[in-house]
Amino acid sequence: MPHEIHKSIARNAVLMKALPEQHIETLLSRALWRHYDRGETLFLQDEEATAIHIVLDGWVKLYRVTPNGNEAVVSVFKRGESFGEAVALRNLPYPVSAEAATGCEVMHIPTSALVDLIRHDSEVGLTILSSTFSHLQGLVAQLEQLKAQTGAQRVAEFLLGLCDRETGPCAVKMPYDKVLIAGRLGMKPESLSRSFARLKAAGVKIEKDVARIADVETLRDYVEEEH
Amino acid sequence: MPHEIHKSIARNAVLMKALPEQHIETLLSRALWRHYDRGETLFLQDEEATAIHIVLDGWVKLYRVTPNGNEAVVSVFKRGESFGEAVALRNLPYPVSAEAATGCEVMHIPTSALVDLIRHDSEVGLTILSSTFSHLQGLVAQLEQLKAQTGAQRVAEFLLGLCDRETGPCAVKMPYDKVLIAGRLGMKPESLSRSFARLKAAGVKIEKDVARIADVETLRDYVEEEH
DNA sequence: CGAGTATCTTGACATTCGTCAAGGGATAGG
DNA sequence: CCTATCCCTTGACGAATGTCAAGATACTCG
Repeated sequence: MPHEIHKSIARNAVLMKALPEQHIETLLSRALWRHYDRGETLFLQDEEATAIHIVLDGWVKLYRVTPNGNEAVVSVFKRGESFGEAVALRNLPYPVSAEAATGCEVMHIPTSALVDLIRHDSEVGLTILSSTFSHLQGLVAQLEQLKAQTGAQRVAEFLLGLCDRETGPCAVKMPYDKVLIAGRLGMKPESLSRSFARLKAAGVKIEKDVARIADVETLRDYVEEEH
Repeated sequence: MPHEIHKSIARNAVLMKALPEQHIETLLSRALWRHYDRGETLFLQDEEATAIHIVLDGWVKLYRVTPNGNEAVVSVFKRGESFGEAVALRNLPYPVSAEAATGCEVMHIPTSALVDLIRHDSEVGLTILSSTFSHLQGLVAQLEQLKAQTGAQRVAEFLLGLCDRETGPCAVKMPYDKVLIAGRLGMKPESLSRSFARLKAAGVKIEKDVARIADVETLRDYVEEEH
């Protein structure tokens, strides 16, 4: 198992990047690694948090089951992203459930390891605060998107977020499950399908789980357009 | 000016409640008080944060101006609630703008006062983390509401949140500006009007800026119902 | 290779919400 | 007391989305 690769991914996560080498080693030495198959549950809503989580590979989705039985995807975490910091630290129950959206590798850092560290270095607390704050801003952005943009525009922005190029053509790989993407974007799978159909006009072609973008800038213009 | 009342409100804010008396005094001694008229701006998006804010009276709205020029109300803070903790602490620019939704009294605690305190007591950092986390959960709840409930249901939940009783009839006073409420609930004033009209069937009567709820439990059932 | 299942797409229809426009009621100022 | 203005309400219409249903495509297991 390529633990070294995973370690270097973990080192670059927001949670760790700002910490001194010595602290990183401490955390890594107390961390747990685990593979999750697609669909497997990491934790359930209202469970008590005992660790924070860093995604090393694959996608993890955070969701809530609404009283009506619908599933609302709150966010999706990809390689190098961490979640659960604030809850773990306060020994609170998780406000959401977490599930592997694809097969994935996840590192777990026990709460106790963090608490010990914070007692020695207040900078760690600030780092956690910072990552919590990023999540908060991400949610604000989502809220805004949901209110102010059409479905097709949200899809376009989602694709642009997966792009690794600034201009010209680009092909992005999506997670296998389109229900997941639809949920993340606040719509039903049918609407996602229709949005993709509309994006053809903006130069987007869907082939299985790969989206081919003819020109990134054209698509960006589409997002900015009104209606 | 009844500073004593305001002080006791500030003491009970999430930010302070958990702190030892001595620290509270320190913060209060360095705090600024100010009155804002309705419509006045507290700060603008992208401004650098130099203080955190506690609402002592009235309502403050946090909003973003979207690229299209629309205003999206992110959240509304009422008496006893605080905001801006995480930004102030990290010396980041505000991600949202803040404006007095009604005439209001606000206390400002300079960042430096907080930073000094955190250096002496790591518990302060945890407290701030906790309040940041509450905001985060509030946003998750909003996101969920927006995706899974109809306009009328969102309005009903908003009214229930203003209720001080658990059962029976209840009258709640709303802010004067219905545009604000509509924004907070992610809809246009016209839709808010229609939602109110629908809620008549659930025993809600609107009289100017007071909503009379015939039976709180009936309204709560309405929220739980599908469609 | 073939059948069965799951997932994605497409269509028709009902509902909801935004937009535009007109009307009604309250308040302030003359 | 009257009038002008502002805000809220109501109606009509169109666009977007959810729902239901059917068909298409891909994947799995025998």
